[in-house]
Amino acid sequence: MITLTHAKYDTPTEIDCNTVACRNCGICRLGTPLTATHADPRLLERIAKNRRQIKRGELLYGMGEPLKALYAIRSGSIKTYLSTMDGRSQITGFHIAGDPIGLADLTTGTYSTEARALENTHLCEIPVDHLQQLAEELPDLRSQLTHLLCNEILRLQKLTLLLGKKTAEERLASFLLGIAQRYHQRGFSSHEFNLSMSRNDIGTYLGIAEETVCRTLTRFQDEGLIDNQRRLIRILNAERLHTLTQS
Amino acid sequence: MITLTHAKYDTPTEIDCNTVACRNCGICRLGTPLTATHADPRLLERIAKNRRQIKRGELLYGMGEPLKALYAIRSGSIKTYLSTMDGRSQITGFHIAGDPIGLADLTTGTYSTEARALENTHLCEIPVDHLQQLAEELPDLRSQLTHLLCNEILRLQKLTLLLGKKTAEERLASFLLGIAQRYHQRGFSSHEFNLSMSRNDIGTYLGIAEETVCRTLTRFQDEGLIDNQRRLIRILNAERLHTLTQS
DNA sequence: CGAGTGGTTGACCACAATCAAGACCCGTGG
DNA sequence: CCACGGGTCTTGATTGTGGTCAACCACTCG
Repeated sequence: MITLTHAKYDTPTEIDCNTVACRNCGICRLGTPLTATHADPRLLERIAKNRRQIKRGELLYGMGEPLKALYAIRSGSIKTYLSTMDGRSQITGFHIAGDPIGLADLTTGTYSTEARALENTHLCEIPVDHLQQLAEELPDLRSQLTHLLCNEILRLQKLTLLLGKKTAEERLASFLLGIAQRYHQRGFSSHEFNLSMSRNDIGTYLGIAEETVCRTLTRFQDEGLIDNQRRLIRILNAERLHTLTQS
Repeated sequence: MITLTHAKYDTPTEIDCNTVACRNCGICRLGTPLTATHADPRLLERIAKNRRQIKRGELLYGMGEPLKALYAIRSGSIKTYLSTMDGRSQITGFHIAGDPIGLADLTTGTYSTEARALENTHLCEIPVDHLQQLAEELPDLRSQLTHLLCNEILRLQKLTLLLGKKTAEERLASFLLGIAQRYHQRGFSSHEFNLSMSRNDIGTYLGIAEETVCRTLTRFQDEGLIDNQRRLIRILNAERLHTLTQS
């Protein structure tokens, strides 16, 4: 059992890879089909023996680096992002406990994004050759990998709709409900949570300026949709937020 | 051998599934590893026996429909798009000869986008159960599928950077060079081509208005970067266009 | 030849970006 | 314990890119 209560902003999560909670963990999302088929549980350990721990703000990997391992987040959170030549960047995803990172780079052998920790974060390191070897042996693991890849495509498709066609208000509403839903899936409260990312990060993800994020959140608060205590967000009217998303 | 010269705007492509040209075809991009491993060539036919033909503007499938088949484009082109509740839509991809469509929906069993023909289009229909069954048997087919899924993720990641951070000028420059590159990969000219999509479609893909597309293209022409004869585009200065993309 | 679609250009406007300043919170050290 | 400093968040004023509305043009097809 590991427990993280480092900085005030760290999301307080406890992950125990031997309990039910681990169904939410990336490792276990890979591993679930294994146990379902009564495969040797030690196969799990073959996938992800190494643990790794990085501090808030630290780089997990850089764009263009050769792909040595994939990662699954045990606790904490990671942002992945791309940049233009002159330094503007676009966050392509926020990843929390239970998410795998780097899957999409499996076949090119090079990280296509930068990955940086939003808070102190525990990871499982998954050597790519181990994973591929094991995938050859286990049909259920293969289909789980395919499923994760497909879901990532669907997520990015929705993100392009948001970035291409939605107003700042719609983007923020979508963002808040999306976060709420993901926390909910992992067994946390869906109406009250701590954001691990800054306003700047939110803007960089939603394709709007930091100031627009602030203004819109304040407006949501004025209209009684949310309670906005800096990074502590309480959703007061999910229904009306949902109509605001326009999707 | 099939030849399409229907309307003036149809891209003049000839696809023969028994020739070298077919390496560019979606079917063959799936099939290539099969022949590489000397598997029975008739397996190919098991994947995609049925042909289908749809007219310009016709719907191939709608969002939310149950996934019956995937498609690979033999000739012509298809746009896939999502929409907001109030009808704004975002094109997530233009697909030309050689591209597979619907792969990402394999594991959910429902089409996540609408797909519509930009011109008269020939397709191969790939029943999902056949494909999955065959993938179980053939490791090389599996890795090809994984590769296609990964590439789609990388493509969408770049699209989010474009939509989230780039100016209209940068978007158009990226778009033109992207098209050029894809035609080039398929053995067509990379500096002169017919667009199969309208200005409106381009805007709906790039997250800008139709009028902005026009204005920007005219400016590119005034600056000697391209020759803009409605849908016939000639790239005159790829180098400077590339610096404009900022990526 | 005329109708209709798609493309272009112009005028005006709005949403959000930018620039700027100040508030708040936190960790740190005296 | 308080004072300080830096990062983050918030709010205000101004600007600008690109959206919207509208008219016109060009090409195609019936």
